[in-house]
Amino acid sequence: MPANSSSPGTFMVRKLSSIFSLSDEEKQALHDLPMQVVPLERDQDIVRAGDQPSQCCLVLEGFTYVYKLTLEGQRQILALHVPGDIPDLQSLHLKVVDISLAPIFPCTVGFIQHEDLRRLYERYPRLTAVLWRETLVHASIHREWLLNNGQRAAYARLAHLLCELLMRLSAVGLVENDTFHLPVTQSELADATGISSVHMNRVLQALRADGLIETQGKQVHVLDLEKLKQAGGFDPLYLQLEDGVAT
Amino acid sequence: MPANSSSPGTFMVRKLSSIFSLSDEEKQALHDLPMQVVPLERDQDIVRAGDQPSQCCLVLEGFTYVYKLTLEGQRQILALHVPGDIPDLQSLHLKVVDISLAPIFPCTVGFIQHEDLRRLYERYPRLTAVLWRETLVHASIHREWLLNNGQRAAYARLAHLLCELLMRLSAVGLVENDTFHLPVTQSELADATGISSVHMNRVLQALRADGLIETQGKQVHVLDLEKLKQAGGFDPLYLQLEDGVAT
DNA sequence: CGCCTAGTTGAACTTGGTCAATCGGAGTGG
DNA sequence: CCACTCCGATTGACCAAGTTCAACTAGGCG
Repeated sequence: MPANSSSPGTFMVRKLSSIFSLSDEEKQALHDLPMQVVPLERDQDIVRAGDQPSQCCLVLEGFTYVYKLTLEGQRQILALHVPGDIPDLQSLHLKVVDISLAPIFPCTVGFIQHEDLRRLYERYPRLTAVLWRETLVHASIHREWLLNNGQRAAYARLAHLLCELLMRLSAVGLVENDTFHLPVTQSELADATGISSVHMNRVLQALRADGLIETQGKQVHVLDLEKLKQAGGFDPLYLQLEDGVAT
Repeated sequence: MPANSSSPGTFMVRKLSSIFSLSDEEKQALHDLPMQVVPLERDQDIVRAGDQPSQCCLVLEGFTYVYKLTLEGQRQILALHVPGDIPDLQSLHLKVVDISLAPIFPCTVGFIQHEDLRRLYERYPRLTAVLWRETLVHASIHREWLLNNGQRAAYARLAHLLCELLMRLSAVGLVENDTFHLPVTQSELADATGISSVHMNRVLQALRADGLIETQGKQVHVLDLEKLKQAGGFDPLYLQLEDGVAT
């Protein structure tokens, strides 16, 4: 690992290099990307639908999510992002973004200029594939969510979502003893799974009653991962993780 | 348009160049891609979940769709593809595909070797962005489907899906007088929108009764596009079409 | 202490699912 | 040409998961 392993880009490099072996030079180039580190406020969209951004957002600490609204104002959360993710990398090639991106407070992100990214992969062509791949994995997660939200009952949907978060947070080293920090509201979980917040509350209680999870404040402790996977019909293939756990 | 405008790749070139102005040389390179043209049989998957393909599939005539199954065997259709689409372009960078790809009979596709695609965009770097962009647009459609299937009632879901198909088929010149050919079963429409086939039948009848559409065999005739868009809360931004209609 | 947000609970209600039977049209073999 | 078969479309009756509305509780913070 390069010398500056505590630079803002650490999670990103860790994540990208875990699935595509990079040379030290390429890793260093990623670390050296100019980045504007910004701690975000509550209720402040990072990107708004209709924007034409000239930069991308890298999650450094905490979570972000992308969402869309129907004309009637119902919110669907389309994806959650963990440290190391670049939620709006697609804006590099799609002029107008059609989604909104918001942080889950507290959250710190790094803004990277599109032109710096383009310079990066023109100089290191293999990094094109790495970044492209990053967008493809997010598309793969979208597909799994379509299956999850379209074909599974509410209980299974939540179980599946929790399995996914456990795996993705493990991959960047943010899980200990099957426990992770998840500072989202029940209403956000509901909008991610396409159920009402009242029902989300009941489903959470059911998962607790069945001994699959335990929550303390915003900590989620998975008590029985095997049962949780089974309940959600979870198969991690779609996450395209190589080994699954960061060192 | 290059001389061989009736080559198998015509729809693809038409589609890709409509959103990213290409030089004649780049268009010609796309036309010249080696391709194995295959008319498909009924009930024959093109790609199966778990495969590690060394080629991509370009839709030439008809439709294809990707789907996933839950462990209980329920099918969710994740995307529909029209001529010019490359449904499994992601396999270029994701080793194991996690989805299955199937044709809607009758259907003809062209298989393009991954190495030929790589050679193409190494020689014409701007085409990297074009292909990357293609995968990003599909991801954008996935997001809209998540919103559609998660937040809208069945009637609106179907209206939205029909609007999308009308726009995408228009973009490749396959719509005349607001009429297009859609050789899918009601059961497939149901699995795409996450409702039961019985209910899909009723929703279709409702759309017909309300005078929004008319069907004759597998032809769909949109009678009132404005009302259909309104019913589905349809906003075409996510399709990232430049002008929307092919010449 | 009071406010505000998120979480929790109960009860009535609705959308859409399930089951089961029937219809209809296209292809097939006699 | 006709009977047979098969698959998809259609219909009706009943059922259940999840929504909606409304009230109430609990925790964090100025």
